Amino acid sequence: LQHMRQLKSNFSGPPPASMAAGPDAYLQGSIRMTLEDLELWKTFHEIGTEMIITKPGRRMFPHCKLSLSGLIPCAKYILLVDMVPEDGFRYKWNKEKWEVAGKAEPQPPCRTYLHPDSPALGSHWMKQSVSFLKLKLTNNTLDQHGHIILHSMHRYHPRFHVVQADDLFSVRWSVFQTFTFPETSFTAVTAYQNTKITKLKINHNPFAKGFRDEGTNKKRWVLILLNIEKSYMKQRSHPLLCVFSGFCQSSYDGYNGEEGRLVKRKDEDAVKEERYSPWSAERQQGVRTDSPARTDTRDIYNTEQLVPAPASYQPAHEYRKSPSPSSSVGSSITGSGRSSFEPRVPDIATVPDHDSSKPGPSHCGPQPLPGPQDYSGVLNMTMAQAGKPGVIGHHIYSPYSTEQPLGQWSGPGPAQYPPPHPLTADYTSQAVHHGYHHGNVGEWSQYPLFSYSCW
DNA sequence: TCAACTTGCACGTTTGAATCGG
DNA sequence: ACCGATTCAAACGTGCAAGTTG
Repeated sequence: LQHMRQLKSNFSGPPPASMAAGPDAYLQGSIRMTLEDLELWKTFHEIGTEMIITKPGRRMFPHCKLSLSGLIPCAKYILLVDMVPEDGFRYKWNKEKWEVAGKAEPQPPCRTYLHPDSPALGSHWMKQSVSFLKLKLTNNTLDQHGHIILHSMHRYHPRFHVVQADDLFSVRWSVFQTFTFPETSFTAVTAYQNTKITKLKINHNPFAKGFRDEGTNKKRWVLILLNIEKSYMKQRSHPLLCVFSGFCQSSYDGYNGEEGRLVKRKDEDAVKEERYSPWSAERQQGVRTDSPARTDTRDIYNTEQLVPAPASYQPAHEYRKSPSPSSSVGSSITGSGRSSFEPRVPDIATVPDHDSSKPGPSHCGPQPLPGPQDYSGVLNMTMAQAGKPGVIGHHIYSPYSTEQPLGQWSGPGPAQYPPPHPLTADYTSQAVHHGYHHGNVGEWSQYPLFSYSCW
């Protein structure tokens, strides 16, 4: 509150669009972002979160839900999320563990999902948690719906961007800050590999309630009974109940009822016992695989330069000195472990179901701010009009030519991550946060907002 | 041959229109 | 005519399992 008052005192009304461009438009680093449902995320993360990707697009579960503070109540912000590869590897599920299965495939078109409420006042973002429920993941590289395109069997984590901007057109000149949460990293899959993840999803996702052990699923009952019969024929010496619960556990995660509950507990115990187990192979072997489930995962995040800019692993001060992508990238990402990727075309995801009931007019200033604007059309337009200057679209986020190696991002090699962060023990749900300015208007055309994930 | 992927299905939730009663 | 509560069906979101693909 005190912080908010301080902010308010420094701010006497809605800033003009140009103001947002100023590097000192507001107190840098004051924004706080917190991940909600942290315990749930942690539960998944400890087992090794998997997210289904499908052609038509699949929602995430758990979905990203955040709470924000430290925003200027009367200033407008845009919230964006994108997915960043964890590393340069492809994985496979082998004997209850994730293993490296080779080099990552060339990345699909980079997509950034715009929160449907964007742009909205800081007060709007802060008054309630911000949900990215409708964000969808797809493996369809030709996707026309604006879903975020990922590769199966690759690891990603979402990045959240808070941009102070009156509209999408001023994003480029705006201050924005980026946040990540270690717990939200996941492996994109077309079918669940780890049965523990499946069980967790079923138990926590309301849409999957039909697969829970409610005892109402006739189909399962039939199958369970069939299994009982089969098993009983096989092992006549076994008491029926033992056979029964055994099948429940292995085949259908039990059924409802007393036995089912026993089975469920058993599963939960198994989950606890095997925490981090999906990645244990690499740990045991001492092979660096950049697994987020590793105990030092947080260190990776805590030390990562999350500046969404050309030199994403470059110190921030270097940034301001030389914002030109061509001058900074080459030297910033080096190392023997790097892999090269094909150029990646970035793209802002459209918001097909743009919420028309977006935040209302400002309650802060005397002059009413423009009402909610539907930017989905703009985004669609820009996607179609790629090539026309002055419009957010492919050409802006991918202004790379061959002489601008910016488009080449390399996943850090196994040994490239910085040493463990000293605050590891004090790790909390607070996002790793980095802010920086797009203040250099002169170079804006070479300064893509989301170039970090484009290669 | 097999892992990865696709597709159709059953089951559940969500949502919005239609209906009803006060 | 208006408003709120209820009902209902369609749309949508799930994981599963069988089939397909490379």
